Amino acid sequence: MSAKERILQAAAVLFNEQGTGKVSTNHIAAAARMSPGNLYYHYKNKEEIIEAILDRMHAEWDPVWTLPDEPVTRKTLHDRLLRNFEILWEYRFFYREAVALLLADERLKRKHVRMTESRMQDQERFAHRFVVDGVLRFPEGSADVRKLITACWIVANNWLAFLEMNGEAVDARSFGEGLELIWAILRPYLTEGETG
Amino acid sequence: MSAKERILQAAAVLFNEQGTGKVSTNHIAAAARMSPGNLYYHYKNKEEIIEAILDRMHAEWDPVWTLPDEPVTRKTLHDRLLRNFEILWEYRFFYREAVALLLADERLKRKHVRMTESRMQDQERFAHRFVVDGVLRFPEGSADVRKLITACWIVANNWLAFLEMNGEAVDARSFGEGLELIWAILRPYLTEGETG
DNA sequence: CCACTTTTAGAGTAATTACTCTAATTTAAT
DNA sequence: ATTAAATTAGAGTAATTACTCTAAAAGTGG
Repeated sequence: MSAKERILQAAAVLFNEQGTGKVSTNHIAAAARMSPGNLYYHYKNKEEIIEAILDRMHAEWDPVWTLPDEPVTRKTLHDRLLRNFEILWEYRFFYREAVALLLADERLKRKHVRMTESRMQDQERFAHRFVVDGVLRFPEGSADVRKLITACWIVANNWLAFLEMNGEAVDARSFGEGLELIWAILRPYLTEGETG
Repeated sequence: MSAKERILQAAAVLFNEQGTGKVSTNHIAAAARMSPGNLYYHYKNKEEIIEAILDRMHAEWDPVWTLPDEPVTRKTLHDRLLRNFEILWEYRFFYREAVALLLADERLKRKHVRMTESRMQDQERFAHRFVVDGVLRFPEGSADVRKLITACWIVANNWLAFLEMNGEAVDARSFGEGLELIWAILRPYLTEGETG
């Protein structure tokens, strides 16, 4: 594994465990088994490390919200949401402290805003596809679709933090429970043809 | 205003503006126009200051989720949720970084878990009351009520952070928009008698 | 006015932090 | 093998941090 790689890996693990505030570049260097000098040779500061980690997170996200060729089903949504939770867990430090991190780094903030916008668009396309393929049905001209998507987005992004905050252990089962929250929101709009 | 008071006030403002990580006790003392020594005379460390601020937040919350004597209506829920958003905004630094803060302070975490539990119970009583008073109707034996409440809780607690993260200005109108997200989730369960 | 307690200022400190610098070592190319 | 470039170690630093200490000032009760 390359040095750059080791840095990102070590940093992500430490950030997830302790939060970005408690983890110094010296800690990261130690965990990646290299000197601070070397760490700074590869990344010019802590912000740059965080940005690089965020880039990876978004790279992992890309395939999650691209539309498949074949028709979508409930299972499609289920699988994508599950994968979504896995990624959120892998990089959980980020959404835990997102506002503070973005507040401290204007450049990161602009990047994140761009990424979120395009991801919301993907999701709207996704939702539309579910209507076309007969999985979801919304009342005529309902202005709520966007709101429902936003609500689902917020729930999905903060479910794991919610568990952590309330001292609950997080494991594979937790992802399923998060999914059920999304289903609970969408239940009234599911067509009756299929099951769970 | 007492010294203790000034400290909490100044700290909350700075925390909201810059995040807890960027704000040192020396900054807080300066903002409260006193010496660091004096600050430490009143609070033995930074954690204690955060805890004291959190105590206030929860004190402000108490009346929001107590049941009124008269029958509840949609307006009741509307008003309570609005007040809820006001409080969340006043202490927005906390939910922004909650997981990290609670990770770093076990004592604070236990306190927060207790507070959340009792608040969730309040809200379930609230929901039940809305059914009794004919504002909401859930399908027979639906296991989803708890999930819907959890979803609403997560949306309510993270809506303002969502706005901040995405670079949107936050003002009185934002609270209304957050409310609409909650309504969008609950819409299918609203009885048809009343409007708005 | 006096004794006492509470509150305050402000200088000081040990630890930590992000980051720099220099020099050594490894790698790659010819 | 020689050279140049990329990578690394590790000592060092200036700034900041949370927090302590001492002593002065400001109440307070009798």
